[in-house]
Amino acid sequence: MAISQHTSHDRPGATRRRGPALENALLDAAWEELQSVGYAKLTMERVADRAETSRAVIYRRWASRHELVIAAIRHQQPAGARSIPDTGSLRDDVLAVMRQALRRIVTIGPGTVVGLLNDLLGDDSSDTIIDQLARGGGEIINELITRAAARGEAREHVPPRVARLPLDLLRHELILTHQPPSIETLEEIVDQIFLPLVAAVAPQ
Amino acid sequence: MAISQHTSHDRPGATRRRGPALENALLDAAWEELQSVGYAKLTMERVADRAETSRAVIYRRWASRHELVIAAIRHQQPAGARSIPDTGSLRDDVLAVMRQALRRIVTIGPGTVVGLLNDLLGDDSSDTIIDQLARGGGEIINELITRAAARGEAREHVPPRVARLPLDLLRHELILTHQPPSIETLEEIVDQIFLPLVAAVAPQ
DNA sequence: ACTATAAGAGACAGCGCGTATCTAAGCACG
DNA sequence: CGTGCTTAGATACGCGCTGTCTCTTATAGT
Repeated sequence: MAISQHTSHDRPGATRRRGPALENALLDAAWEELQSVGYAKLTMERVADRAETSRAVIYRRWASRHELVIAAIRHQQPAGARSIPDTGSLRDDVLAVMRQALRRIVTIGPGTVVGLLNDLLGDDSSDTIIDQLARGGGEIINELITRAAARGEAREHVPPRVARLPLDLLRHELILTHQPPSIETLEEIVDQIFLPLVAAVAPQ
Repeated sequence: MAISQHTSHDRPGATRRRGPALENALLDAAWEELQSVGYAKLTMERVADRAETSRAVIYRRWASRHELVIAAIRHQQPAGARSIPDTGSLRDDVLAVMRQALRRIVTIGPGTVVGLLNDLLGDDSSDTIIDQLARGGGEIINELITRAAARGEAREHVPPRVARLPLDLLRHELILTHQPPSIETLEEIVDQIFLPLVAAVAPQ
């Protein structure tokens, strides 16, 4: 009498999804899991359930948890859209970049970022997203500095380590607290640390 | 005919260890596991095997993996011995503190430090060791700065964020690379970033 | 309409956790 | 010296998660 084999996952008026449609559903489900329970507690099972399918379907596409998660992040936040601010003031430019990075991290979720960094830097492959989260943005700051230098607002030559400083410190704050730093913290970093280091040397 | 129940763990001339002796053996075993496979791959099973006992014995003493690991670290590196260097030069003092912190981290193992930070900052309790690894040392740097200020080598008032900078950056380097930074890196941090920020202001 | 593809259910083995139960060894105390 | 309390050590259990595999059957392409 052949009772239908699939019961639990049956969506009400279910037609079976395929290809891109299914893939999107999975990536969305993964993203929602990230938002609701975070990277550490995200499991394939939960993602599959949320997408109303089964784990096998996920494994056909991504080999592991972090690959899925990275794909989900990429899916939700397409790569581009890295605007370089130009306010005419180095301080405001740098703050804008930091706020942008911060916003990005907050939407992904600090715990997720830290978890991914911890998982991926540990053993294996370098991934674009990880590189971006871990090191990205230095070039943008460099661009801001050269423009500021042209205005006489900053020194000509700034060591790369100094250029990386704002985002490095932002990241450090984030990793240690698992909380997004406040705007005031960003301003402290810029005013107490970054600007003094790149300021044009006063004529002695 | 009652064959002896315990076989696999039987050490050759085995008397059964108890209390402190057993505890030490467990902590040593945990420490050795940390050294050989690292925090991420350390399991209770492996530790128990290495100590030639069973997991139950571990759980009677520590509730979880990270408690065991923290106890093992504490056991291997007793708390004290935080010497404050005094070389007469702020640069050398700060470098000495950084080298000391670095050495500590290297013996524990960068991966272990990062893993613990990730596990513990995630959810719950603050632990002394974690606090030390995560934030410790700021006061020492402050002490160095006041002495340097007395020599006219540094400004009087340095924001806490600046004082924290050397160890924050050391930590950041470590977390992102899972490798101990080179001495050159430490020097860059001090020469390009820290010293310029605390240097006595040139008379304008 | 036929066929290749892949969705979805589910079972499986593996590993690690944390708990519980049992036997017997070592200690302390009489 | 014997007795009894504590606890080491073996082992089994249930749980949750991973990643693989099998089998049926819906769907898309021709």
